[in-house]
Amino acid sequence: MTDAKPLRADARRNRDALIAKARELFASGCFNLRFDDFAKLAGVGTGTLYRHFPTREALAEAVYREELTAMCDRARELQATLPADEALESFLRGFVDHLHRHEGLARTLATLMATQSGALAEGAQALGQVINDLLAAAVRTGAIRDDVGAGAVMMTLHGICAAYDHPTYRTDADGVITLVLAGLRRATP
Amino acid sequence: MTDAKPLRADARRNRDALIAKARELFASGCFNLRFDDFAKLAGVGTGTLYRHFPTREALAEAVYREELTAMCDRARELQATLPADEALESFLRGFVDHLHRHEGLARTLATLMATQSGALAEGAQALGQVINDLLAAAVRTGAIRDDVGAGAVMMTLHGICAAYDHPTYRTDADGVITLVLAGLRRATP
DNA sequence: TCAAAATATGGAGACAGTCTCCACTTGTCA
DNA sequence: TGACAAGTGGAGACTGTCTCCATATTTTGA
Repeated sequence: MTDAKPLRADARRNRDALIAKARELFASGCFNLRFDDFAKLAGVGTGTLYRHFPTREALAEAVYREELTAMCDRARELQATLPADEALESFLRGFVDHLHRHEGLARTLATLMATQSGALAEGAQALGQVINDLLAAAVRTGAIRDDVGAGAVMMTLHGICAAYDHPTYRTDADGVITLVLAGLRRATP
Repeated sequence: MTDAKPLRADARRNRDALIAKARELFASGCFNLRFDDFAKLAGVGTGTLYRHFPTREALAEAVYREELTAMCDRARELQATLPADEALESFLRGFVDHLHRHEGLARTLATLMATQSGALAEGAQALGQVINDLLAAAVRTGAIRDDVGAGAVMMTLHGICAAYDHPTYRTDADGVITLVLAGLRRATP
């Protein structure tokens, strides 16, 4: 899982250049560039690009790895400082908010979640883990029901990510979170 | 929208052959066939295939058009015979059940919903319409909240469709529907 | 019934991306 | 500083998509 061999200096430089250029392009909404052209733009050869990132997804994951990590950290922080149900709500609302501002992240997450092929979905798994934890904590306090798993919540988030370019994105995404939260809330008997 | 010109006899024959073969392949889980090879399999030339179906999505939509129509009819039937909230629940549960048995449909719907480019998404729009109607009826009877639109529900369904090949698909999808229904239910004040 | 007009066919080949391969360059280590 | 390991880049093979048009089939209407 963790990088076994430290990269040679020049290799590291190239890798960083690739990620930097990709981040820049993603941020400007440019996602469908020819892979070979992208290599040229980043100032490296095609072979080098492919050696570092065998697929588009691998590149996207590298670009958003940090961002995703930050998101997971935030979840853990919320969990440590708020009551379980508030932490959950706060995280989900913040998630949508963040996605709304970062189309590239939404697009990437949609792809990563769809890719069930283990290795590449590492980032998505990390996200799944923190949601799992948030839910488990809220179940423990009795704030939410225990008969619906994190998988279901992830599925709704997948739907949210996949719709990143719909015109009514924000409203609908907020609606989904509202439904999920209200649906999770334990019905007072 | 509706077919303006009646196809010539041979053209109709070819079109039908293409749809029939595609349906057969989809049913056997074969989705990523080379488009040219597919033409050969159906016994027509590449040009003919492209004339009838300019894209994979166009073909997929044609294949599932009937199935989607049947689904919409079912919704209207439920709406005519059951109380609004039961109709909604019944439709959504049935939707997941159907998807679970027809991976091809799930895959197609996921694509169609993602494609926001008008024309191709016709099938998805029809689905959106019936859900809209089901929700509106339930809102009118006061059974469900009125501050979350059909777009949000569609988003969750998109998530369900997109995850058609996850190992825990069925459980999670059922969970999503549970959340959506419970979330929609008007909280008794 | 048949010729002309309209419509449709098919598959060769142009084209656009992807990805590999390996002779060469650069970095590291003793 | 030399030798070995690690990394590079880009030409070109490869794969799938899609167009084009000479040819074939169907329809029309006289």
